[in-house]
Amino acid sequence: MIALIDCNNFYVSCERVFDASLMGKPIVVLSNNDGCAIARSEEAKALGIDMGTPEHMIRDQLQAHNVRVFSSNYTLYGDMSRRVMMVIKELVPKAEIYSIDEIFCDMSNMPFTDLAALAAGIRETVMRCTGIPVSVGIAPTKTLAKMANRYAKKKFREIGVYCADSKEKTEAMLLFTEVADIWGIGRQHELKLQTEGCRMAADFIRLPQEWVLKEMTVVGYRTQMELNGTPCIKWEEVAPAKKNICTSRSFGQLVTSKREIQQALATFTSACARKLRAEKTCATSMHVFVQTNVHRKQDEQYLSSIVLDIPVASNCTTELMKFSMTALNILFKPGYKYHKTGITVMNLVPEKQIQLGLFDTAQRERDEKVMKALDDVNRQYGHDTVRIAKQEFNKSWKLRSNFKSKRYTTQFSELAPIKAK
DNA sequence: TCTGGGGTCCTAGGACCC
DNA sequence: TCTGGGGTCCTAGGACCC
Repeated sequence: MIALIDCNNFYVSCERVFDASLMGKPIVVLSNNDGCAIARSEEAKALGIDMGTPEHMIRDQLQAHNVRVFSSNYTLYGDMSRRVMMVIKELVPKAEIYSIDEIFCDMSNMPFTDLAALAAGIRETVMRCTGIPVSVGIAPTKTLAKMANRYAKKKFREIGVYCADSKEKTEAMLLFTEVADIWGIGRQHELKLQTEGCRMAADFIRLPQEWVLKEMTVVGYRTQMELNGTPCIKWEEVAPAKKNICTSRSFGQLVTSKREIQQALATFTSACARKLRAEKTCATSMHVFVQTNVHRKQDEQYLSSIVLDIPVASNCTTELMKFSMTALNILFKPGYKYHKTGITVMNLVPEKQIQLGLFDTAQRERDEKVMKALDDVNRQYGHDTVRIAKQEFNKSWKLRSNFKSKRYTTQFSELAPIKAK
C-alpha cells in the first residue's frame, strides 16, 4: 500500500506557524509579483476566493473581509518543507518527495496492520515537530493514494486520513471524485471525457481501453490502470537529475530600456548558474526569451526567443552571462514595453564529464575557484551579496513583494521574537 | 494599474541514413 | 506511366503537474 502525505494549505500553514494570531482567520498567499492567489486558508476558500485569481480582481473582497494577505516567501516555505519531509522520512522505510508539500510513502513493509492508525500517528508527529497539519491518503497505487488524500480532506477533515483498503472504500471515492479532480487529468482531457458523457472517476475506469489510448495516449491509459488498482507509476526515491533549469520573472513594472533587461537577465543567469553548480551539472545550451505583457491588449506585443549552443559545457556565471547577453542583443528590439524575460539552461551534463573544447584553457580551473568562493559567500550572507557587475541593481524591474513575512528559520536577523512575561 | 514560476513526458512529423 | 521501405534522431508543441 502507498500513502500520499500532503500538507494542508501549505504556504498558509507556514505563515501560521510563526504568527498564532492568524489561526481561524482568512488568509491568502500571493504568487510572485503579488500577482495571483496561490494558497488560501479554509476561511478564505469559504469566501469564494479561487485558486489562481489575480489579486487586483479580488482586492475589494480581501479588504471587505479583512483577509490577511502575504507575498510568497519561498525561503521560508522551502525550509519548512525540508523539516516536514525529514520528520516523515524518519517514520517510514521508503519515501519519495513529490513536491514542496507532498511525499509518497511505501507502507507495504510496515510492522503494523492498522495503516489508518499508523497514518494518524504520522500526522500527529509532524504537527508536534513542525506545526504543519497534513492529510494522509492510503491506497494500492499512487493515483488512488492521491485520490484518497483528497477524499480525506473533503470528507474526513478532522481525522485527516482515508485508507482505501477495500473494494467498497475505493468505490466510494471513485463515485465521489469528478474526472477533473483525478491526478493526471487536466482541462483538455476533462472536456473530452465530458463529451463522452463521463463525469465521475467511477465512469472513467469503465471506458474502453482503446478509446482511452486513442484520445488520451498512454498517459491517460496509465491513469486508468492505476485507478483500477494496477500500479504503473514507478518509485523514484532519489530524485532523477534535472534535465532543464529555468529562471524567469515578470518585472515589477513594465521596462523599456535594454540596460534594465540586461540587469534582470544577468541576475537570472546568475541564479541558473548557481542552481547548476548546486546540482553539479553543466549546461550545453540555453534558451533565452523576452516578452511583452499579453494581458495588455492596448500595447503592441512582442515575444521572441532563441536557443544558443554552449560549445564547452559550463556552469560558470560569467561564461553563461556572455552567452545570455549575446542572446539578448539579438532579441531586444527598442520601442516595446517589456514584461518578462528568462533563461532556461538545457542539455545538462554531469560536471565531471565535460568535453573540453579545442581552445579551452586553464581559465576553467580559475573560474571554478572563483565560483566556489562566490557560492560560499552568498550562501552565508544571502544570494547576490557578491555579484557580477552586469547585475548592478537599478531594481525598477524587481518583483513586487509588498506583504512578505520574515525568513524566520534561515536568517538570524529575522528570527521570530519571543516575549517573556 | 494590476494576471506566477518551474518542471516532465509524449507524440507527430521532418531530416537523414542505408 | 512508373516514383522503396525501414529505421533513428531531433524538435516543436501539447498536455499535465505543483
